[in-house]
Amino acid sequence: MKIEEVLKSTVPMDNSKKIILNILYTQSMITDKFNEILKSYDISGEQYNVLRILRGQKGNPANMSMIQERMLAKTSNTTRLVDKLLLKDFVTRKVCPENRRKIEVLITQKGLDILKDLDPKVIQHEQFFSNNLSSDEIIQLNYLLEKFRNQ
Amino acid sequence: MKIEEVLKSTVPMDNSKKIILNILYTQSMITDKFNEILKSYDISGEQYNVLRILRGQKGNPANMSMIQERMLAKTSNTTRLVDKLLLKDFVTRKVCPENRRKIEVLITQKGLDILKDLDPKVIQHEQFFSNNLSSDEIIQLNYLLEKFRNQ
DNA sequence: TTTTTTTATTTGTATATACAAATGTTATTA
DNA sequence: TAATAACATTTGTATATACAAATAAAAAAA
Repeated sequence: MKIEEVLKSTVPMDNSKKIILNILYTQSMITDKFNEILKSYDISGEQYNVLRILRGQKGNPANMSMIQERMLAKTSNTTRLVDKLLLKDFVTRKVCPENRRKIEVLITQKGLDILKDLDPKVIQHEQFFSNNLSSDEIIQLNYLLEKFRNQ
Repeated sequence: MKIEEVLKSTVPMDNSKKIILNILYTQSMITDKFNEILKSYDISGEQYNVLRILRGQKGNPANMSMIQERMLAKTSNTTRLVDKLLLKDFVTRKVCPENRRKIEVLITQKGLDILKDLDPKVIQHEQFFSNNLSSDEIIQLNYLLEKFRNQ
């Protein structure tokens, strides 16, 4: 659906405005679909994100600011996010012995297991929308989004 | 910044995944910047959205489901959003005389005034990122986002 | 006309998010 | 060394969001 139909807009719209609305609406479609996948696993998108970051550490502990920095949307509350993961035994948390201000967060085997379970579904989700585009268009879309942001 | 730098990702990433992350990250940049503008007006992005929809009604009342339907992200709580606007005298609300299940929501002069104040800033915001693209690229980006979604 | 179904909105509750202030630790400087 | 500043994280609070259940009115069916 074109964005004008989505918003039931009657008046013609500036193309700059259309880009903004297209990005916002596309994001909400992507997120809704992804949350649908996560639902049966009882974790939120942000929690999944943290787990993915921790797996990426390949055994090295991550601290709070490192996790925060690697997240897409700056959540401002990594503590409570990690709290939730801790309750489900997806991560461990301990004070860093060298610098007791820092916290070392590690993913557990249970956390790795749930990610492994999710992996094929996540890949399928990532490719779902891209299937509508040719490989040239995919490259072009990435290029334009990055150029759009650069300022 | 390329999305890999944003996420400090070391491993190469599939282009489909890149699109998803690019859209999510771009949306969060757009929203952050827009919230910055709204901050001094003491309304949230969603509240602004409702006001814009009401102005688009050109004097005709809107009911709750109509507002909900026209919003980008399905908020599931138009009632409380309208509550907030009511407290600030940006809207009026009354029961529809023909069908007492329905609610008639109208924007007030005060609501119209704040929108008018915001209008130039909103336009500036909409064009801010697009300035990085040529007019052909702007058209192309809209086209690709709509094609990407279509499925 | 009573009962049932559908429609429109509101409310309850749990969780998420934003932002500022507070806490505890380490580093710097007077 | 004591005081101050910087750093890393946590906590408090207000608001936002998601989802289900509740309410209330109107329409349809028995």
